[in-house]
Amino acid sequence: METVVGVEWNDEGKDEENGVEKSSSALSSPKQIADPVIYKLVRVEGDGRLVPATDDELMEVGDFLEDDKSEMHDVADTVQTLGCMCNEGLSSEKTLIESSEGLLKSKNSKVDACKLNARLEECFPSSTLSLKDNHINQFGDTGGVPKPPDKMMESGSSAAAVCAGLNFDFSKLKGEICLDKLSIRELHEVFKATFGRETTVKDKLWLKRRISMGLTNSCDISTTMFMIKDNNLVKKGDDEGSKDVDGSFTHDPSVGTIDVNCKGSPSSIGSQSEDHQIGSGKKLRNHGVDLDSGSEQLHTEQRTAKRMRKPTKRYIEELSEVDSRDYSQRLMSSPKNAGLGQIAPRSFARPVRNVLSDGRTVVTRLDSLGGLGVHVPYVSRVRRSRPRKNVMALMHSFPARCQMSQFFAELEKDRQHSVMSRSELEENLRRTQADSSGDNSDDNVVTVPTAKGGMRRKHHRAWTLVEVMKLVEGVSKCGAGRWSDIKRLAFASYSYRTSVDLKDKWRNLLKASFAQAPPDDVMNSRKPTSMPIPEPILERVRELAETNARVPPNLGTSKPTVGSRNSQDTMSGYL
DNA sequence: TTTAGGG
DNA sequence: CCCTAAA
Repeated sequence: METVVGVEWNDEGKDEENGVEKSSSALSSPKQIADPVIYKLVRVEGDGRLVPATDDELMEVGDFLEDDKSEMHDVADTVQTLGCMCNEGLSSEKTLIESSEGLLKSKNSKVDACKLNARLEECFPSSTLSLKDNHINQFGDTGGVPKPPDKMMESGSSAAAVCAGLNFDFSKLKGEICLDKLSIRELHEVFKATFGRETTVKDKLWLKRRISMGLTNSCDISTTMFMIKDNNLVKKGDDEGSKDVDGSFTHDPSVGTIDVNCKGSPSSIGSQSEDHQIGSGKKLRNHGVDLDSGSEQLHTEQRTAKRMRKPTKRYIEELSEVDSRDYSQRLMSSPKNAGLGQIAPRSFARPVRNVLSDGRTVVTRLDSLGGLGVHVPYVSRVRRSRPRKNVMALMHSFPARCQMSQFFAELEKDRQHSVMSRSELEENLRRTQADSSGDNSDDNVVTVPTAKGGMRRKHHRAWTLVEVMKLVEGVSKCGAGRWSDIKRLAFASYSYRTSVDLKDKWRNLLKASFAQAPPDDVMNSRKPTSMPIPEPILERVRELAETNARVPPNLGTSKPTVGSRNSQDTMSGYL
């Protein structure tokens, strides 16, 4: 399948790279403001390759999403820098893409998952894939036709991933998440668990892709530790993680090599063609006749690309709010992970006065979305009322937005979703009564009676896998305890997660990770509770817990915790 | 303000 | 999640 994927890369972690002593204060140093976030467009080939997007492609992206018959060109040697937030001229506009491309390119002839696996194995020897070795071999031996992960295997091998039950139970996955065998409904479960919101899309491939990307792409979570292989979520070895420390990011991108398609699936060939089908033929069904034929609400997910449309006021407001938020984000210590979040880099917000045909004048600001300069009306960040639920759909209609892959759009949605949470809720609350239309339904906000009288709002926002992963990674980078740092770094775009929340969640994760996985049977009893954390993640948590315990947050000379995880893996020198 | 722990 | 003590 040809998917244009924006890949974000930033030099977050530069400090580590340079081996510069990073005092705790360094994290919040203004210097970070200059840290760039760069988007590059790449295409994920059906065989898992990442191919840089060509100019043409860039131009086409919009159409791509909009035009069923559009096709991506296969030729490509230029990596486009779509957008560069903050400053240009970043030294290290390294490239995950490039490197990853080189890494994976070789196996283009045969669209064979095995190859890829083998390839990956080469690059991330031993420990890296330790978790998955059997898995890989299995695939390899079966000539690309993976053994269907079913219960049968579960018992025998830890590699077996089991995906059954309507309530997606990650705990049963023994370290891997297999998306292939899931039903649409199950995929919906996973999707929700992953992104924290529902989806109505019924396209399996679409779902799988989304989920996979959501879990692996660096855009949202640095892919330092997890990767999707053949539709399985796997944990990368520590040596990978150490990359941030020694500066060679180069390999990381490989993780971003989301190989959702070359699976994995019952028949590599079949799936392949299947993909193309989607890739060119029905194309996400964006406009197909079947586009939610008679379905309920707008399938926002599927509308990520409509025709260019003048941004609606609501959209503008949304955007403005985001901007303001970013501004106020206090020096934004690190754009990291803010990812596509920073839609409109502060630097580009220059008001411009325009005169409309009808005589009115509006002030617009240059919005550099996707590298394009667009003027959008400038309005106060204050929103009059809660945005419609599907405001996101509108967002996605916006031209520049289409520059980003659906994936980006998706993540963006996720982010947006999060953005308009707390503050907004409070705002609305303050606004008391008023729009009953602004149903609180979509905000998991309920008021709970508090012991001491009043009613208190209780934000119960289930943690999504993505968030958990970000948290884990944050801890690995900053160390447990430095919640505010982690908050800033990894959760800059998640306004509703406070450092305390992170702390609490981590506490829970620890608990979960050390509690031996209950026998499936018991667990199996349809536990409507929170989603189980995938084993790979729990494992990571354990590791971090250990290394953090052994090497208490030592401030001072030695870089606090960063790289502490290397303490264990002697394999580091390997790569 | 941020952390750490208890509720 | 919330609250609070302590730093």
